[in-house]
Amino acid sequence: MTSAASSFPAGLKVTTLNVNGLRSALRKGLRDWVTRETPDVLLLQEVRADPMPEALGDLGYAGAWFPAQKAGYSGVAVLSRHPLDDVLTGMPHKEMDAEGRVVSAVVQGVRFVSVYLPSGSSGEARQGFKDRVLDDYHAWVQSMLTRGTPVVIGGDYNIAHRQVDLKNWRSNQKNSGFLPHEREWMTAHLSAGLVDCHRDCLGEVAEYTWWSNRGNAYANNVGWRIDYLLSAGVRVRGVCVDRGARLSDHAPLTGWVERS
Amino acid sequence: MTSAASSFPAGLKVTTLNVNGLRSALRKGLRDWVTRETPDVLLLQEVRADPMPEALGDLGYAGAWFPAQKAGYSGVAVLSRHPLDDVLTGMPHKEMDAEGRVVSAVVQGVRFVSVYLPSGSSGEARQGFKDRVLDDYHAWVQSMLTRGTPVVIGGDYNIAHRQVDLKNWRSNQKNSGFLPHEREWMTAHLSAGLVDCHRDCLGEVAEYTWWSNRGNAYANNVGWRIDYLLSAGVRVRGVCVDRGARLSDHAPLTGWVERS
DNA sequence: CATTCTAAG
DNA sequence: CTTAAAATG
Repeated sequence: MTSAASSFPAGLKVTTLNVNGLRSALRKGLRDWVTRETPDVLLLQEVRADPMPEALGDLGYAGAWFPAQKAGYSGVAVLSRHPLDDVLTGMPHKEMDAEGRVVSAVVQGVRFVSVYLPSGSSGEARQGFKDRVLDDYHAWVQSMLTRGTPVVIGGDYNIAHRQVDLKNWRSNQKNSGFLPHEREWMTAHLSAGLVDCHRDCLGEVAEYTWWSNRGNAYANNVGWRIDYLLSAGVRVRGVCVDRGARLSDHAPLTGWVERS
Repeated sequence: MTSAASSFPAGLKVTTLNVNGLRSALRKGLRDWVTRETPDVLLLQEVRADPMPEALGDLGYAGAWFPAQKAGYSGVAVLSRHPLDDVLTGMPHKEMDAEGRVVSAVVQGVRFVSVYLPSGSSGEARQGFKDRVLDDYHAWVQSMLTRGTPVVIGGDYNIAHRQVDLKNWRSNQKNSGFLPHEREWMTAHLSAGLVDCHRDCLGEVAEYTWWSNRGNAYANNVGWRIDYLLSAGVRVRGVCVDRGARLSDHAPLTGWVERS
């Protein structure tokens, strides 16, 4: 008896990962990881390189790449082992798109979005940019959801939603990434009809997706859950954070998208 | 029978080395090399760091450092296991000194000069600067020689003097570092009373002190002799190029300064 | 603290 | 090709 289309884990395996430099992640073993895990769809953020179709091309991945205008900065991609349709580069939004922060494509009837929301940690100007972007991004996602195509968003939101989502919530209440208005925005964002798949699968567990490079954050598991798989119109099951991968300062976040 | 003060190799052991970043050379084993070779005087070029008295301080070296104004660029030093007197930072010459290219000090009655003459290989502007500097530097050395103190100059001149001093002299006749007027300048420079100690000791041998990082220059020994020990008023013997050291793209050049 | 880019060689 | 710094996270 083979596993039926409706039974877990059948469906599309999707991974989101902030690579913090695709070349760096390749040096650290991304190809081996992909060979072993073989996600159907790979949503990458902080590619920090021009399109590199050769990076995983021989492993069967084609992709939609959206680099920033500025070399070596930001950049996102959707890679897939199945055909990509209806590629959308950008939101569109002038500033977001200059920084290569959103790209999406339809794979087997599901729109996969790779998004890298700005960090506000380098100062007031970037926090202001982040805040402005959040509203426009939310509106754009909302409008996308009204179209009826199932959506899976994978990306680095640079926001931890709840206290359980970062080790030191108390001392970070005034730091970018856990500001009250950012957390409220996240709540509102999900209210538009998006499921936080990690929370949905695992509940209120202290599991992180990013650890600072400074100090011994990783060793001490002083992390933040700022990377998300979000879904609308389709269920994502078996969500799992590969904490041991060490392909960048973020962990890959994987789930199985139920075939519709 | 012990070796008398007048017999080789008695005297001060001096090494000149373009470190191409002192921190880099330390990573590549400079401390071990110095511990093994224990030169009395160490003339460094392209230090590319602010003074680092701690680098070799515990091995007994005190130093005179002359960094460039621009961080991470150029910079020279005279380090010594014996007391340094009469330290001279700069030539003086406004542009040369802004780039930290000459420093000297007297050790046991001999003035040791560490010099890093400009490279002209990055373009017309820098070749022009190099050409202007050569004349002023030569005049400065000449005036120093008239004072009577024995002088040993160690440094990267960025000039190969004769055909034997680089692997591909024919194809480099129009390249900076082997231009006819640079070679003529070198001849005139030596005519002021300086001995090219390597030539003096070893004759017309094809031995190089620098290999480009590009291609397989080192493996194929496609090199240039552009680092010199020059002496006036004192004999330097036992000159030797440590081709195997691999502390930078230059080899250390060592000799013994006869005690006067 | 780690990445990529730049300037310089 | 390599270094160090700068910008960015």
